Amino acid sequence: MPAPILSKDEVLDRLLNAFRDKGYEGASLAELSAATGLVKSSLYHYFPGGKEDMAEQVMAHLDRQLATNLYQPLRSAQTPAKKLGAMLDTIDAFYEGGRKACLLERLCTSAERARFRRPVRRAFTVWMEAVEAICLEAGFSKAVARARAEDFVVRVEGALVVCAGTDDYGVFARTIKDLRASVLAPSR
Amino acid sequence: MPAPILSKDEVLDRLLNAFRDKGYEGASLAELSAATGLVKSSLYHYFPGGKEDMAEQVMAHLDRQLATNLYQPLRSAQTPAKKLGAMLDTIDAFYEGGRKACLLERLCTSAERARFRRPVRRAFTVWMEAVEAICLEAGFSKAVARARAEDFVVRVEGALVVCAGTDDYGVFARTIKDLRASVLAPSR
DNA sequence: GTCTATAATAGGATAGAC
DNA sequence: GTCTATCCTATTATAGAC
Repeated sequence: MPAPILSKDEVLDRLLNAFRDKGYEGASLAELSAATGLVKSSLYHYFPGGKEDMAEQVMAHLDRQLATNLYQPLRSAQTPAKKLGAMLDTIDAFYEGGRKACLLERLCTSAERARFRRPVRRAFTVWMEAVEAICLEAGFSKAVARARAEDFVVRVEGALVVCAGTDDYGVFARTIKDLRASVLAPSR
Repeated sequence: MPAPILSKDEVLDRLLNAFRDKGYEGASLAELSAATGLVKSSLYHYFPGGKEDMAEQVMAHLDRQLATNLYQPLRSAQTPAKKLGAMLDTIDAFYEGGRKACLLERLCTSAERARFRRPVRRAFTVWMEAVEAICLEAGFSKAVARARAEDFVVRVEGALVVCAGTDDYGVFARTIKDLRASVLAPSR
């Protein structure tokens, strides 16, 4: 019984990266194997349900990461503005300034999207609720907070698509910069 | 020599639809065959270069459609506000209120994105330039017009992703409604 | 827990009849 | 221009040794 080369979390990190780079259908088992350094049958040891199982577990892994790195810091006693700034910093780093894709987008735009509908919808909802909470804390009405949170996520996802489509990563930088200034700005 | 069942344009329309629904990798030749009613080898008559050829020709087909249905009307002597409204109407109809995906997004987020980089980038650029032109006509500076055009496309693409991820097509409706009101609104 | 080997299938593509 | 038939390879998945 050889000892594991990588921890399960490390394997999940690498799979997450591969799915973000290639997309769900685009990432073949051969590529997932190369990404992890494990041959196919070793992957089936961790993921008996095959590729679908991998994507589901990667999605759950991402949820845990976001809970720790993105959402947990928001429970602090910081000002809404600081929390928003921290979230945008984390997002900018996570997407590497628009160079890395979003797993949620990869899964919900795949031909197999039906299989991932629930976890993806839940992740989007949690994200929007976190932004909404910041807006509420800043004193906006429920309706305004909800609208700004939705627009926040829409713009981040859109910027990632337009970056990929134009090879202009300035789009992401400008979007993040604008969000930094506008999300908590007074209503007009 | 049997007569063609469908015109080339009809074939391209159906392939466009299939690629929008399934994505580039997700649309197998079997599905493209079913979508057009042509068996694989008949598709190869129209598209000797196979699936890649299909996507390229579909992209060119879309360019022509957009030139006629989206961009041509903007050359009229209408007010900027009317032109913007017309563009948003066309976009809302084309994406069916967020229910149908964007071919540009499908191609630029595919694992084969490198193959489609130029036409996709060009299509995004043309789109942004059209919005920019409306903003310039409305009296905004070059910098503001450029920024608003970029944000316009970012938000449309983002809304499509978030709709797909949340099954909430209200996201698209709200985004279009907000763009209708905000794109030509005075700077704050 | 990792590997080699192999099976089974689906995907993309081609040849040639009509 | 459309079809049937076929080919080749990649992809997913499994069996079983160590």
